[in-house]
Amino acid sequence: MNKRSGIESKKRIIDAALRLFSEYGYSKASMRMIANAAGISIGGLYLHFKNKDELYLTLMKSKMDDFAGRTMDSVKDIADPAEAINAFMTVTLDYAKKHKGLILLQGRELGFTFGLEMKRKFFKKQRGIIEDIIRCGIRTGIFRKVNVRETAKIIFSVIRGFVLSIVVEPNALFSPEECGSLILNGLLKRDGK
Amino acid sequence: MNKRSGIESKKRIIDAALRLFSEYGYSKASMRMIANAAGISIGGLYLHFKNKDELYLTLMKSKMDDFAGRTMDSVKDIADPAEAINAFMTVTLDYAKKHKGLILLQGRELGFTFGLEMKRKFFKKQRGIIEDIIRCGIRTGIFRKVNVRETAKIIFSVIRGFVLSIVVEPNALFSPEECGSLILNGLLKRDGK
Amino acid sequence: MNKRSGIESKKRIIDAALRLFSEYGYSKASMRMIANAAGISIGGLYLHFKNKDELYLTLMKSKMDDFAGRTMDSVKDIADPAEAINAFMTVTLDYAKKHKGLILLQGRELGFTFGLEMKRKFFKKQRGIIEDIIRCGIRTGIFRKVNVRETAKIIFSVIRGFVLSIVVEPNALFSPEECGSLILNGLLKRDGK
Amino acid sequence: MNKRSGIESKKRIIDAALRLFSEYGYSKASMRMIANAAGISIGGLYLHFKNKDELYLTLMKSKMDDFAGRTMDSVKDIADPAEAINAFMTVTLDYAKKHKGLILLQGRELGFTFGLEMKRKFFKKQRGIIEDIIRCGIRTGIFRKVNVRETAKIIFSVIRGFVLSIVVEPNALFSPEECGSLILNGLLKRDGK
DNA sequence: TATGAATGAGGGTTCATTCAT
DNA sequence: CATGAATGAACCCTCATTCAT
Repeated sequence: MNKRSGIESKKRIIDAALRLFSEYGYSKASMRMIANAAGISIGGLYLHFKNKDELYLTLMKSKMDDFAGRTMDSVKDIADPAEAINAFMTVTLDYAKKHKGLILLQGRELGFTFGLEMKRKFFKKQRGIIEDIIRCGIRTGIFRKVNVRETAKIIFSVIRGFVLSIVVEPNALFSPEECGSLILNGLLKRDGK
Repeated sequence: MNKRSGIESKKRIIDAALRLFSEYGYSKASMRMIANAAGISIGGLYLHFKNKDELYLTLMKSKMDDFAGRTMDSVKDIADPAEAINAFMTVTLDYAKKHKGLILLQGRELGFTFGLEMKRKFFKKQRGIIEDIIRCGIRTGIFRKVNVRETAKIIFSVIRGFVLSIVVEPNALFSPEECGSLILNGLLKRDGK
Repeated sequence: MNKRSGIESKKRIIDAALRLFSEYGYSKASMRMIANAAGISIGGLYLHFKNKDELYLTLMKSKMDDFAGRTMDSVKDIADPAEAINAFMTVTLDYAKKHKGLILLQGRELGFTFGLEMKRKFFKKQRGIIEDIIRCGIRTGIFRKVNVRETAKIIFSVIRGFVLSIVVEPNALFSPEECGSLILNGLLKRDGK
Repeated sequence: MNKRSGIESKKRIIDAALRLFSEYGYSKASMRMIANAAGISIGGLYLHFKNKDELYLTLMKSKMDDFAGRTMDSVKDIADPAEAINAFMTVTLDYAKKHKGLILLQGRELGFTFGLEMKRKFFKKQRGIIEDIIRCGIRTGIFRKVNVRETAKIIFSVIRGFVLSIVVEPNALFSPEECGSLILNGLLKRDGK
């Protein structure tokens, strides 16, 4: 087999693994099931990934890289910071909806020590994007003079909650717009509003 | 053995199970490990719980009941809705911090079909508390005239994100007060502020 | 409790054990099941029988003694040896039909080494009854001059086959009379018949 | 491993299983014991048989097919029906003697519901062979005009008794010839004999 | 005498991983 | 590169038996 098909094999395995991991959980999705779903032999699995952990890690890394790329792209050309925040939220939530399995898996294996560092780096990077937007918003006088780091954490956490809600309570969801509006306007009544 | 020690045994098992489930996940925490941690024999475990599923379910139910009671208590005597929202958040986050294991476990087994209904009921109930507070806030003219159900979902989701952040990124946390303030005031700059 | 109820307990246990052993087999009928069926505690079981083997042995012994007594009674007053053979067969088959469970159990645990001697003694004794009848038949000129021991073995074996058929193929049974007739008359055609 | 050794493995397992099942009974012969006796790993057992039941069933089926073939072969070329009956008995008893384990096992698991149908079919088929012989005997005027079905059942049952005797009381056996003679001639004295 | 909670060895079965082909 | 039979540790759970009450 040539290199092309090797890469395709790997992709097929990753797709199958994501599907099965998120449906059954890491432990209950067996290497045999993954191999079958990927249309490859068990031995073949081990030619591409040295063990189950590594398969999981590679899978997470590849999906997180893909996701990070999309969010980055989505905000880089937007000048208005309020709009940028909204765009970040929208792309994140859309991705979460389209890839519930990934979110589920990510939640399911929270306790994993072996992918922890990678995940934290990812979160930090995403939060960094939000920080940049907020800083810009404050500089241009559109946002209140809040603590940038703290506020970014909060917004990221809000998004995290939304994403989690997508897989936990898909029947009790709310509109991202309304969410963004709450974040931007707050709950308290203002004069003349 | 008398009844007292029987109940104590059960409690010890639940504590051990919570600890191990949340550290290793449902699958990787074996009944043997739990038995050892609880200072009981394997057979003894099965005197109290007919199988692993039931142990998990009982554990979740008991902790969720306990938690629901506390949040309920914390808000029932507070008249000011803004204060009540803050109280709800504070007690939730405090509980989450003190019982990270429970949160972790709850996240880890997202994909579980058994126990799902129980969890959804719990979420609904908690969200109901927030709805009541918002309704009160609108009635008394303190909150803007928002959609109650939607807003409750959003706030609950914000809290969910916060709670999740506690176990995912304990080093990147923010203050509940600042979070509450953002929810109440929003991010946008207002006249005279 | 007085002695009377002690004996009744023991009887209840034996009945329950026979029922469960023959339904599920020795291994799959647990001491707990037997205790429950007998309306006694597990500990109580061990007051009457020092372990599972002994319960089985006592059970078999008591049933075999009962059975041996009945066959003995049934033939002792019959003068005609052909009739006596028939009576022996009839009482044996009736007992087998009424106590299929016992037969089943007896068959199921063929391989037991621990009750073997008892069972062999029982078989020998029953065969002895048949031998006596045959000897009488030859002496009185009613039977052909066959080898007594051999013929008794054969007849006993024929009965054994019939008894086994009762539990193995209850739907493919035949009449004891026809069986007796074959034994007495043979299959080959004779002159003038 | 090549296909050859795969089949050999399976055969070794079946032999070991037969040996252990008949010595200890289905329940007490553990998969571990069978694996050891077959010189294979526990996991290996499950490559050939998906569970213990299936191992038992396959074992019974294969042995019964083998046995049925032999009896069929033994009678098909014998013209004289009396001789054919004797041949059927002889081959059956020889097989039983050589494969006591199989008979023992077959007896031991009488109560099994799984496999019951298979066994009944086997018995029916064997009985059918005897029926054919009797019919032939009557047609050619060698046998008395007996009820074919009934008589076949009886003869089969006689053989069943003999076979059982082989494993229950190997020390109290009788000659098949004498048994056949009894069946053919009967016990009662006739004129001029 | 009677109870039943407690024990722990052992049951059937699964599965990540290896390696001869 | 690819296969899949083979391994054996570890899984969940059962059960005969004991013993403090």
